[in-house]
Amino acid sequence: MIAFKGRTYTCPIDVTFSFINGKWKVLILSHLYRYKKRSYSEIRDNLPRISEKMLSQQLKEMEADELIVKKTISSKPYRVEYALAKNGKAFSPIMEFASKWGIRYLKANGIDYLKDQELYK
Amino acid sequence: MIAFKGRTYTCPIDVTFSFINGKWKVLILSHLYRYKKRSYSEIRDNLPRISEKMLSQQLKEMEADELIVKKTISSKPYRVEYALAKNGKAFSPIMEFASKWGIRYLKANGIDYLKDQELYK
DNA sequence: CAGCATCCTCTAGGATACTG
DNA sequence: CAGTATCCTAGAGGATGCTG
Repeated sequence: MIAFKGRTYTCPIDVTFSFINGKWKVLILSHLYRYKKRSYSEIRDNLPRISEKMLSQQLKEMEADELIVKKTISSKPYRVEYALAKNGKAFSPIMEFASKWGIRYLKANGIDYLKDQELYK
Repeated sequence: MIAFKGRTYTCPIDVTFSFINGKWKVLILSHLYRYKKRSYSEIRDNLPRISEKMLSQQLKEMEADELIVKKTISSKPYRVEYALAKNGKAFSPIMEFASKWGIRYLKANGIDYLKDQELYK
C-alpha cells in the first residue's frame, strides 16, 4: 500500500488512474488531445450526454491536478480556452493506444469507424 | 456517436475504456499481468479493500468480455486460477505505461516506490 | 458564453452472513 | 477455497434554472 496525500493506493497504476478515473475525464482529455484548444461549449457539445455540473466539475479537478490549463482569452464577451497541460500531455500514449485499440475492436465487430467516421458526428 | 450492442459511445477511446472502467478492473488486470496466474484469494488479498461482491462481479464481467480466463485446476479441494486472456493481454501497454507514469509521479512527489517497495506490501 | 447552485435519483459498491 | 445472497448507504452523476 502507498500512502499519499491522505489516500491509500494499491500500486503505482492505482496512482496513475486516480487522475483519470471518473466517467468523463478520459474523454475530455482525448478531445483536447485531438483539438488542442477548445472552448467550454465546444467540449460540452462534443460530449452530448454530459451535464453542465459534471463538465465544470471535471474540468476543475483536472485543472487542479494540472492535467489541463484554462486560459481566459477575452473578458467581454467572456471567452475561455482549455488545453492540455504538461501532465495531461503525458497521457497521450494512453489516448493513442486506446484509440487504436477501440478502432480495431470495432472493426473486428463489424464497425469501420475510420471509413464511416462522418456517420458518427 | 457510435452505436454498439445497445450502448452509445462518443469515440473509440470511449469503447476501449468501457472495458476497464470500474474501480477495480485495472488493478485486477495489472495484478494478473504481473503474476500471470492467480487464485481468487490471492487476488483478493492483494486488493485489501475490495469486497467479495465486487471481486467476483468484476471477475465475471471481465471473463464475459474475454479479458481474463478462469480455469478450474482441482475440484476437491476446489481451486481455480485466473489469468489474462488474449484481449486482456492486449491492454499490457497501458499497464506498463501507467505503472511507469505512477512511479515517476510518486518520485517527483518524494516517494521512491522502487527503492521502498518492501514497505508497500 | 461560461459557468454555479440546488435538488434529486439511482446505482456502484460495501458489510455481512451463508454455501458447496 | 471460492464464491452467493441480501440488504443498505454514500456519493457519483443528472435535471433544471439562474447569473455575470
